[in-house]
Amino acid sequence: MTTVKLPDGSLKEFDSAVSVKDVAKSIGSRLAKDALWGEIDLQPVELDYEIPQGEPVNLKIITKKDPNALETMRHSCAHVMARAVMRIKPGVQLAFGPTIDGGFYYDVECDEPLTEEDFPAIEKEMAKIIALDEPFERLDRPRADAIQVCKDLKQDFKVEHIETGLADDDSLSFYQQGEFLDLCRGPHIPSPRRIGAFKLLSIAGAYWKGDQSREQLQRLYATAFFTQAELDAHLELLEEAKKRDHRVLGKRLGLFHIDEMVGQGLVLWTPKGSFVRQKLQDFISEHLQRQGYDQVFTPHIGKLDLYKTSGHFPYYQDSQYTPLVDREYLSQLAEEGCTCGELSNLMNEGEIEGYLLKPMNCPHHIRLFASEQRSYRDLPVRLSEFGTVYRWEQSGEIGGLTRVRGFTQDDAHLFVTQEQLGQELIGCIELVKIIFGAMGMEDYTVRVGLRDPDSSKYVGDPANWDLAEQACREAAQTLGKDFSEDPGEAAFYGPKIDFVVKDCIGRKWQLGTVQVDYNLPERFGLEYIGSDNKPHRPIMIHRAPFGSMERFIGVLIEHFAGSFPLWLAPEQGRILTVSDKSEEYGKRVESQMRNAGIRVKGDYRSEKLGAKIRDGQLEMIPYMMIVGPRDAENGTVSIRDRIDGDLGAIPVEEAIAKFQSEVADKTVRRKSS
RNA sequence: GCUGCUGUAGCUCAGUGGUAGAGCGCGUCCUUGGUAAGGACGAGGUCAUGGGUUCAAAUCCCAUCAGCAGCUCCA
Repeated sequence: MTTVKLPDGSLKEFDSAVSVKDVAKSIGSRLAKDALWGEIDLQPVELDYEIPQGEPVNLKIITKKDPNALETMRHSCAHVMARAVMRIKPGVQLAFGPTIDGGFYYDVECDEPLTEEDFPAIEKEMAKIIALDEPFERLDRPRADAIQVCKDLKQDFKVEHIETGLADDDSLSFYQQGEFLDLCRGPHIPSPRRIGAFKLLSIAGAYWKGDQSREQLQRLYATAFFTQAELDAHLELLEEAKKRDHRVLGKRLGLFHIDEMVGQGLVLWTPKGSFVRQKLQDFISEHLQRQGYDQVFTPHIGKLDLYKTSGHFPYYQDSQYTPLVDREYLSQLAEEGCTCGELSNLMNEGEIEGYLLKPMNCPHHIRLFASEQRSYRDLPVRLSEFGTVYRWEQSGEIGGLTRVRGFTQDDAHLFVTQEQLGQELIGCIELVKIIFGAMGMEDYTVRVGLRDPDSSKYVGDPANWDLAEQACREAAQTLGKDFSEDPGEAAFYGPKIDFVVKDCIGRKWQLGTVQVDYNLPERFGLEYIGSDNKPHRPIMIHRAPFGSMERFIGVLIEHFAGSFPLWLAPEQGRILTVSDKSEEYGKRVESQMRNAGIRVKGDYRSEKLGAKIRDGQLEMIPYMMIVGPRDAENGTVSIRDRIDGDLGAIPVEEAIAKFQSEVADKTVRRKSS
């Protein structure tokens, strides 16, 4: 008699010996077909495994749909990969080999570095190992033995990990497959045959335990699926995503240019890109005006004293462009016999005069606030500026529009009373909501950064912090969207709310941010006169709903896959003549539409219509207006939509009205497929 | 910043020690065609930069600059 207990708690009894597959069959033919393996008391077993008779056993039948199935298989595949690498390159040191979104990796250290040229050999070896069909066998060892096992294997990273990372574990598990033995928590698939299709993807450096001061290992990225079809689909998806990359589209659509001669991470906006950026600025400016913001302009540099007061210099000088040192001051130092080394030391200590390219806008805005005496009646003061800032980002970090060295924040600083804080935070969130809403961006996450209760690095009164944190929570709630609360993620000067989106290859980027600041008002000694006729310290809010124009537009290009909504599109429509005979009519329509405020261009080349359409489509022109003799006769344009194709002939006035209403509504249209 | 890969025509790329190629784009001409590529001819390259090895370097070596992937970082 065999008794199994299924995950839902139900018991099933069988008169004779049965296999996992038999149980699956008894539940349903579909399940029997989809079953990959079984799990008895959390231990994976093959489908033909005969279930022990007697006492009831807990059985779970694993199918593809099981959220852990793919992960388990991939992890086993990681073992196979590590084993293959060890066979090919003797003396390999293994580190960690977890699964990740879309695949898995294994960190290794080899005497001679692996390159992508080794991939075919590794994949071939993996196929051989899988064909051997040796099971993954679990071995549990007491702590001391485990360390000795790893020492015998000459796996120093594993030894260190047991001694430090797993210091609290008394017993450790290993998995053995043939000659390959690895410290591993498991679980694994019952047989390597369950590894369907796999592929090595890339290789890159990674620090041991993520610590820059430790050994740098080689990280082998790979992926695996149960079927070749799924793998192919996944790889195709990756290819598709690459085509959406804003760096590729930015070049193809001529939106921006980054020039070697100008400098790394410094964006040159082309006319088309500038247009999009300007439209976005106009859009947000309109809402700023409604919320009672005042627009200001401030210069791109400021005296070092300003940043010494704010605390940014010399503290953050590693991420700033080198200061512009006063010529006179420099020659004075030279006369005193100051060497380059000494100059550098002066800079490190902040004991130097000169100017800094502004790394943020707040100090300038603060000085504007402080330039007048303020009464509580004046508050909140909201100063906004599309302020360009410069930061010396690490060279390896820079790329495209998402991480640059010069960028323009849609910045503003609000000077508020404690009582006003909550309401003003809600106003800031409102702006973010407006932006994401207008773009049809729903796929973003919200993080509320709170202080770490165990740390003393924070400035400001803890009671006020509690109020500010609560205000942030309440503001975030107005989004009507889930948000995470992350203790320890606050800045030292105040709690914050961040908005994060993913790019086309899954990297996360912070866009908008709203931050409360108790520090800078203190450092600059800001005051306003309260109703009690006494001076009070305002609280500052830093906020940038787009984050930076560069990063936002980078993400936006990918979000729209280059197809901007009509109101943002640099070229909204293009007149295509069927033949040279219609050029005159085409130009008439062109000027008519342009006079109506529509951004159109004409394609009057002696090309075939098909070629012109293809070009317009590839340039992602929202609408093409085809004009031929028939249209000239009827005063129409034959309109072609980039999404829905041919819409037929309509009068020019009607086309204009269609454009205008779509622009007014800021309609976001996407391919429905 | 670190590790690895890459840098050839405006773009995408081929060329692996013997003096530079393709497709697209661009220009001219032909073609006058109604919804995703009509045809012909032509122009265009200090092979990223600077050194080195060699009789000879786009090709091999070193450095620098830049790009890509990942790691680390991001007030």
